Amino acid sequence: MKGQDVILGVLLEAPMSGYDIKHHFEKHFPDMFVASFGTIYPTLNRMEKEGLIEKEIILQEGKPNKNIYHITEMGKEAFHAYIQSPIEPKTIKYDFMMRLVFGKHVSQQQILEWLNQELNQLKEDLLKLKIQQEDSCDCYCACQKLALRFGIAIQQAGVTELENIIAEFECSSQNEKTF
Amino acid sequence: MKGQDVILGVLLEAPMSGYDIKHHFEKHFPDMFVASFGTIYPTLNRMEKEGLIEKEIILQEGKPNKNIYHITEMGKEAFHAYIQSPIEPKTIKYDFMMRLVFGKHVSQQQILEWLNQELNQLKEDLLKLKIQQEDSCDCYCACQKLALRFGIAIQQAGVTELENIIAEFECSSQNEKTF
DNA sequence: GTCCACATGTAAAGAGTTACATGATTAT
DNA sequence: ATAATCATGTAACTCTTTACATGTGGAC
Repeated sequence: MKGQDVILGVLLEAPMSGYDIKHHFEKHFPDMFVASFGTIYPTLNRMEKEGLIEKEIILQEGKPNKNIYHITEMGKEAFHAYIQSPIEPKTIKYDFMMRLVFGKHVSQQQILEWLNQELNQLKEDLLKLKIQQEDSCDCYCACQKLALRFGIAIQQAGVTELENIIAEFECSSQNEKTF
Repeated sequence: MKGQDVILGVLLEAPMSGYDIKHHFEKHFPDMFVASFGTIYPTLNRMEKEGLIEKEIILQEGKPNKNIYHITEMGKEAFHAYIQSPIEPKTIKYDFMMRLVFGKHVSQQQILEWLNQELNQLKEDLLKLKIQQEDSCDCYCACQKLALRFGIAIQQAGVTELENIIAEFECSSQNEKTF
């Protein structure tokens, strides 16, 4: 799953500019894929040269012009090649977990701070997903609702477990100093 | 969190070769960080040039020689700079979830296949973590056990939710064809 | 008066992957 | 015979990030 595949997937829904695409990513699947403008714009230009998409320039006043991209037949074929290829294993880079692995090199204070920080982050993300779920009544297909539900279940489990861990941690560090 | 940081973290435990380091990664934190030999060897060479680690060549018969790397004082400082820097947000690339988002473009058959595939993968990973947890009595510090426990909770939630989703999916596709 | 939203793009650098090359030993 | 384990390394490539450049209009 590369930038190109996801871009084709969203252009299949509606023609869009690079700017729109980034906001679409952030709104609809912030947890599955991230891309910066530095990735999106060059990718769009390459895809246009290759004939996967077509540019339509919208002249605007007071704002820069917009390049609206439409998917072509070739683009649709490229998307179907992706969607029918074997699923790629997920890759995670989870600095918080790595810190726990190396936890013996820092103070208990530091670890507690990390735990609370991560808990806040997880709670925030969970809230966003739940809001998305409530707003999604009609515009999402059944499959997208499944994805959301799956994501929420995982996130919720993370929050619950972290809360337990923090409670125990605070308890044990009051009694014995050698956690 | 780059390759260098994790390498320094494991060399802090014990001197090791590039080959050992990769196996250490795979055994102890397969879900948090992945690195290929193509990353590890060039990184080790660069780190040696920079004085973060020192090479000790072990001559072997019947096998290629081993380069055992030891962490230096400079390396320890570099590690502490990492461990005290702000935690980086986790990044995920989760093709399976993306496929669900684009699910309307494929058959129900295909989706069910994806769901079952992912369930098997999650179950397998969960089993590995549980085995690791049982084997970990002494060699892991309290923090590492927390990391493991946290990972297991998340993984377990994924398995449970996917099982529910699959059960519902099979039910609904028997009755109405328009999932 | 300062920051954010709109809108696109380039250049340089960083990080990592895949595939190749080498070669002995051990297990099936 | 054939594959896996041990062990290191390079080269080419891909992907992505960060930082810069440009410029208007509206909100606080």
